[in-house]
Formats: sequence, C-alpha cells, structure tokens
Amino acid sequence: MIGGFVGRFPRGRSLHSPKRVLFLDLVLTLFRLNGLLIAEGDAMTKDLGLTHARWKVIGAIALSNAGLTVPGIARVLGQSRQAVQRITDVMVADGILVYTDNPKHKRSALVTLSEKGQDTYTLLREVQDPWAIENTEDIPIEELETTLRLIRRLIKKFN
Amino acid sequence: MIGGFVGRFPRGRSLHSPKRVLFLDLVLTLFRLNGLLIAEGDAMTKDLGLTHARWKVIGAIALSNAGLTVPGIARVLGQSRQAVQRITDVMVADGILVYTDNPKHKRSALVTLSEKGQDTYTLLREVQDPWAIENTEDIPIEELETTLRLIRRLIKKFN
DNA sequence: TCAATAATGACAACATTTTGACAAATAGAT
DNA sequence: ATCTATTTGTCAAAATGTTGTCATTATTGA
Repeated sequence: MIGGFVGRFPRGRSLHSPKRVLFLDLVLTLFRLNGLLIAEGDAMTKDLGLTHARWKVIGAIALSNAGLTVPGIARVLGQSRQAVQRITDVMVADGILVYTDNPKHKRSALVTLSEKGQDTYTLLREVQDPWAIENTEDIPIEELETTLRLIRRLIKKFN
Repeated sequence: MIGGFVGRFPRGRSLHSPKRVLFLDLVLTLFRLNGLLIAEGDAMTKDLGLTHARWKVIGAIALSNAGLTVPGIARVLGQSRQAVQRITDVMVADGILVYTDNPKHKRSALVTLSEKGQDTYTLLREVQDPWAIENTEDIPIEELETTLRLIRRLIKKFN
C-alpha cells in the first residue's frame, strides 16, 4: 500500500496535485497542526496551572464578544457540549469561571471569567502574545487572512 | 470579560485585525474545524465500521509514500505514539493492518494495510473522494495551496 | 396561538488520549 | 569505536472526550 494512488506524489510536489489530493493532504496536515498547537499551548501555560482543556475554554470566552454559553463554547471549540460542561464545572469550582444569568435563556447560563479568571487570562496573554507575534512575523498578513477565510468557509460547509 | 481587548473587534471585521489577533483567531478557528472534520469523517465512514481513531490511521498510511512506523503515524497525526500504538494493535488484531519488517529499525515495524485494509480503504475512498471534490469545487486551487503552505510553515515552527 | 422541532442540562457508561516511567534500540558526536 | 542523547515499545494511571438518554426549555412554522 505504500505509495498508493493518493500517495504517489512526492512530498515536495504535493502542492501541485489535483484539488482532491490537495484537500485530503490539507485535512491530514490540519490534524497534525491541531496536535502541535495543543502541545504549544500546554508548554506555554505549564506554569499557570492550565491544561489545554482549560486554556481553550478561557481563550474561547476571551475571544468572544457576545458572551458564550456552554454549548456555545463547545461549538466554537468543535467539541461536545458535555465535555465542555465537565471542564467548566471544574473551573467554576476552582473559582476561575462564573456562571452568570443569561437574559436570552432561562436555564443556559453565560460562562464568564471571574476576577481570578481574568488574572489568569492576563498571565496567559503575557506568554501568548509574544508567541503569536513571534510566529507570524515572517508571514504576510494577506496569507493569514486568506487562510482564515478558507478555514471559515470550510466550517460553514460542515456546520 | 465580554468584549475584552482581544474580543473588541466585531465579528465581521476580524479579518482586518492586527496580526496577533488574526493569528489567535485562526488558532481557535482551527480547533473548531478540527472537530468538524472529525465529525464529517465519522459520518462518512459510519457504514464502514470505522471510527476517527481508525480512519485517521488508514489515511495517514495511505497518504504516506515511504512507509510509516507507529511513532511516525503519531507525528503525522499530531498525537501521542501510545495512542496510535493502541489503535494499530487493535486494527492488526482485526486484520486491517499488518506490521511488516522495517529494514531501518530492528524493533519499530512499518505499519501497512492488509488486503482487507486495502479493501476498506477502497470503500473509504468511494465516499471520501466525492466529499473532497464537492467541498473544494468552489474554492480556487491557489487558495488551497496558500493555506496548505501556511499550515506547513506553522508546523515547521512547532516541530 | 399552538404543535412540532431543536437546544439544553444532567447523568452515566464507555472510548480515547495523555502523561509518566523504564528498558532496549538507534542516531549522532567525538 | 565509544559515549551520549534521542527514539521506541510497553505498561499503568489519570485526564479528557464521546455517545446515549431523558426531562425541560426555546424556537420555528403552520
């Protein structure tokens, strides 16, 4: 099976493959980057007592503008709401998050950062910002925008 | 915390944010797409008796040209080698994969598709190919290439 | 309005993954 | 050739995530 149809394109030339192969290659590459990003985040937040399950939630809340419910966080992170519920319950118990009234829903609370959570987020940003800047300094903003646009386009298809 | 510094950019304009925000947004968006892709794959392979843990391994092997060891598959998928070892052991027991001699390493076997595995892969491609074609038909190949190139560039940084 | 549909919280069982540890094999440097 | 650092297989424990179910709440469409 080594060197099957899909794999018959030598590494260095795979960017000139048909769309189908290009796309499947992209998918596999995204899986890999996903894992590396989690490892990066874990290394970055090691001293803050955060795990990826936690900094993902914090990041999702911080990047949102309208406020998020548990299922909302799950959608943003591409996970099951039960997994998020589990981790937010722990983080609320730890005093990092707070469930606040949701004017739009009687039962589904908004998840927000407590004071302690905001402090944690401040510390997180102290390592995350330099990391983000460092890793994009050699990448044109247009490429970042093209990529983000494409990723969002795909997300729309799969929603 | 709602509308913090990072989140103060309205949704529709986030593509015109500073690089740092753009990048953090991209990371979050990648997490989401990752989850959606797994859901897509699971839905696609439901009838084949595959789970994402399994079709990821099959896909990684099929897309490789030089042959992969267990840690190699783990690197491609951005996962721990122990997780991959576990699933490949099960798949070998199920007759889908075969451990074959690795001329380059005494203990670390190459993981290949058995005949049954190749049949499975054929069935997989029958649903995967139309899916790949369908989801890229409205996307210019240049954008796919730009994105793949950027993703690979990031992977290189994090390796 | 009202009935049907979808979303949510809660709980439980199960699957998957990560992490840590240790010995054996390999690769790299000198 | 030898020493050192890295990689790999293996095992176990802990963390994380998924799936299924059911009652309750929201939303949608007629």
